[in-house]
Amino acid sequence: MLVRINTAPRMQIDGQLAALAGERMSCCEFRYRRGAEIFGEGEEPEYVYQIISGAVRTYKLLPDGRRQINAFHLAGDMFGFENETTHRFTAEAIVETNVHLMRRTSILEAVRHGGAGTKDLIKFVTQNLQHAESHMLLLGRKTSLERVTAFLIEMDERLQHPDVMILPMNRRDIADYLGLTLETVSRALSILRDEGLLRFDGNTQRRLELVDRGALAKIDA
Amino acid sequence: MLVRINTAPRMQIDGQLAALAGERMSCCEFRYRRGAEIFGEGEEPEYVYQIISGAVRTYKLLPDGRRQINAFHLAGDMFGFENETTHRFTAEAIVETNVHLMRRTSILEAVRHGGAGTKDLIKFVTQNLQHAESHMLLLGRKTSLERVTAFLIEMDERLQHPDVMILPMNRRDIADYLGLTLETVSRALSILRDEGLLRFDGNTQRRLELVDRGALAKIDA
DNA sequence: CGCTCCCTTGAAAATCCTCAACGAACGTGG
DNA sequence: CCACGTTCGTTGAGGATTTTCAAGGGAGCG
Repeated sequence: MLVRINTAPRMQIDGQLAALAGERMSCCEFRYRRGAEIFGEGEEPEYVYQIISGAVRTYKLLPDGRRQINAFHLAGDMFGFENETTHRFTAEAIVETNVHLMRRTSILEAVRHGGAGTKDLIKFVTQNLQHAESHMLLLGRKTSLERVTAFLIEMDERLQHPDVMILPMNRRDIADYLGLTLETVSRALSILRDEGLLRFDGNTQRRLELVDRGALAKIDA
Repeated sequence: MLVRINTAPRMQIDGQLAALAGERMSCCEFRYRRGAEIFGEGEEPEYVYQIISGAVRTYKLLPDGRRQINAFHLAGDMFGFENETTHRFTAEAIVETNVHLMRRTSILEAVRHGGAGTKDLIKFVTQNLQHAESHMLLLGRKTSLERVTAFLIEMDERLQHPDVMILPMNRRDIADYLGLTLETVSRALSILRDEGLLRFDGNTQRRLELVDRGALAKIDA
């Protein structure tokens, strides 16, 4: 499942990781195929990851298979840091994904010695917490239309307002992120399309164009 | 709203705060009346709090008044730390509450100088994140009965499995924590009572006894 | 004794989910 | 390059869960 494609460190987007490790990190590049598990809930954390290209979902499962996706991670994002001895969720590549990885112990070492990356680490965990807090508001109190709209706005911002937004995840992933079923997600998108707030680009449903960002923002509440 | 009751630091339960501030903290004790706001969303964070006695809810609001409670904080708990320049949610005393407070800047100072409390701070934020992640699973994917059961189990554990659990919060608070309405919470509690998994103690509905913790744990999924 | 807040319960309504069918896109292998 | 199976997305109908609306009773407090 795990294919090493290049052992030489690439320096273009590893600023955050480098800072965390106090510039003395061991850094490799790996590729995961579409659908491949990067680490599983309960496993011992060995690496911290930064996405070079692709997309990753992290999720928790209930015993009967119900799934809640905590977050989507896109190019440039870090994920997988654990303070504890086990991973609290599972991470999978949504599409073919290339990541930088570094040993978790290097980071812990850096923190123990008061490394320069300590503040960045706190900031990283705090940002995750901040995202989780607003997602709790969405999951606990927003309607299906508001949730889907909020998702579109979040993706639009993270992809820096592209003309055409290309979603790496399917409807089921979106549903499990928003606490809905895939049918409800599909219906909400159809409503937004029928009302002229977005357009599907071409004959594929993963490429969409936000026509009226102002109206979308108003729906998001 | 804010009444200073004692300016002398109390040392019994401030271990965590003390560690964070590298033992050189300025620490006061304050009392908040039932319902009093401790800080508001968007305000500039000045203090970090630790509860001596009482209970606190932290929540976010949507423009139309829908409320999502992120967490309940009980005696011994810390809350209110912010890495950013504004509070991300509002904190209110659920009942009359006594807190220790210390200046946020002392903690940031300690971290900047590689203080001994840095690791504790990361741990603190990580624990909050961990709670938020499992709460997202609850809000996104659990039924009303599972949510109420999970709430009871969480409170039972945090109160260290008392014979009679005394809840400081009302049904609306529980509902806003679980992403439900107060009626649904009430109905779920009635079901659990009718099935003999819990008992209401006396003629008040805030005191309840978990009769069959095993059965409750099974419902929680 | 009043009032207010809190909780429960019932009935009706709304939202969302489940089940089902269908068509399109994609990927694989010939 | 095409055929075929698989995955993916949409839409409809019916059903289940939760919410909304409403009423009533009990506890606490001035």
